[in-house]
Amino acid sequence: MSTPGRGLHGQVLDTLGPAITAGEYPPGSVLRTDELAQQFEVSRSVMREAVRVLESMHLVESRRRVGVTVRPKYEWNVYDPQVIRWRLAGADRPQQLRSLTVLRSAIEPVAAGLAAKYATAEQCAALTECALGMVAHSRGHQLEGYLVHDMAFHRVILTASGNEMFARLGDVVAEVLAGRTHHEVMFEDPDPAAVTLHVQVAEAVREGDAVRAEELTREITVGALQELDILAP
Amino acid sequence: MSTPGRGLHGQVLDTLGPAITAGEYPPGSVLRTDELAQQFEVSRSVMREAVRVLESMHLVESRRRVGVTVRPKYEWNVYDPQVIRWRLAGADRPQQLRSLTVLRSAIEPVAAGLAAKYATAEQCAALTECALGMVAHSRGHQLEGYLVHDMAFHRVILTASGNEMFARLGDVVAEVLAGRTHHEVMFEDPDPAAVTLHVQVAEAVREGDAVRAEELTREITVGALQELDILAP
DNA sequence: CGGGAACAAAAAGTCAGACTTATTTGTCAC
DNA sequence: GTGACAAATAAGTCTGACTTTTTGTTCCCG
Repeated sequence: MSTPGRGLHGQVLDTLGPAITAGEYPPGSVLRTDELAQQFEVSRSVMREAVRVLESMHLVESRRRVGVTVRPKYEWNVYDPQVIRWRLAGADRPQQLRSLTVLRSAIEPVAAGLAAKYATAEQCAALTECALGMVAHSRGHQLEGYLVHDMAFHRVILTASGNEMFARLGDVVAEVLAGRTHHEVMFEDPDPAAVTLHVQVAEAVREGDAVRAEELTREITVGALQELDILAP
Repeated sequence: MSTPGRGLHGQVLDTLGPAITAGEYPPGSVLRTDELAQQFEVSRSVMREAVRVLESMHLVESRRRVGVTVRPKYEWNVYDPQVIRWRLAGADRPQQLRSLTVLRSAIEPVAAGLAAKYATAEQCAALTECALGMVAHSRGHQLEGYLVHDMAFHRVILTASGNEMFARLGDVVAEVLAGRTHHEVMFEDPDPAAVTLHVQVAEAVREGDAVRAEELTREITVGALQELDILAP
């Protein structure tokens, strides 16, 4: 996935990024560029480029005479796909999964409502196809096939909303869905009710019924929240 | 604002970043590192660091033998605060403002609902104080004072939601609000109805009424959408 | 005429070393 | 104690030489 080994500095980031996001270096920790360069056995120029990237993610701050200090978590660029991947791959995974699912519950219903208004004929067709694919793979342990169509479904919704910010969450949602299938406890077969909801959302979007599309999608996301025991008591 | 002049590479980014996000270099354009270094009169190492940052924002892609190619907009990390600032400062401002306002309309109501459940006593107090400050500055051309309390209000709501992803949107929302006051056509005094809504949201949060807090905040964001003529016909 | 292998060129990538500059810390005199 | 001055430190910058990957071309053979 993503882009492994795009240069030495990228390989350094593959180690240093996860280490930082996992809290291995607590906030306020001070790193020295030269020392890191020695540890990773790369030249200072390569390490400097890596530090610049971490700096642009607000994971660290580089200051003269003091070094590279790790920033507190609340300053991180938590929407950076790379940061999200690092956190999902490490000890922070549960919290990351929860906050992303809450984010989904806010975004996706609104996106579905907008999709009902602005989706093109092609997008409606793609959506229906995805929903049918989900139905076709909803029984008999075809989890992988189901997942592919589920990811595609949500990606189309987010794209069809016409909002660039929503569209860019397609990868994130896909990663959450994939995580649920691969890492978390996944029931034998998907919940039939959820499958039906997806089909109905596709219908609502096709018919341009924004209110219904939003409401149905909200039911889907509520289901996702319940899976993680994030309830509304 | 932000951090101007954090090194030579930062100064380069201050020019190159806005130029790219403004579409000055169309997608697919190819830049050469050495050429850029000459243009900006910096060493290759500095320019390489700048390119690395742009690459981490998915604004460009650097490949051997071909150069640094500008990526299409739909691949940009549009949640990167730096990218948002660049776009807000350039020709993309209107579209950026619209997409951010739609994003707000999805996020803030949910955040307010969560805030009603999880806000601490201190946060409730801060919220009330902000709302009162808005009331106090709502008449007689005290736009700056009003803005300060408005920004603080929304920041507290997002933080009090307890969701790290929501909290990180505080800066973005603040920038949208500030932009509305400073750049866009701002009415003489704020809409009294909007002021009242903020006071009521503070009440609802204080009383732990999640449904009411969410609904009232939705009214606020609908107002923001209407200001930009983003309607629901 | 077509396809593939060898070759050449181009641009990013890497490294090493010398030098500069800002910032902190410590010291000393007042 | 306070202020200024000096030393130490780590990031920042520049330069030049070298390596590696990718692309495009050329040329030979089927």
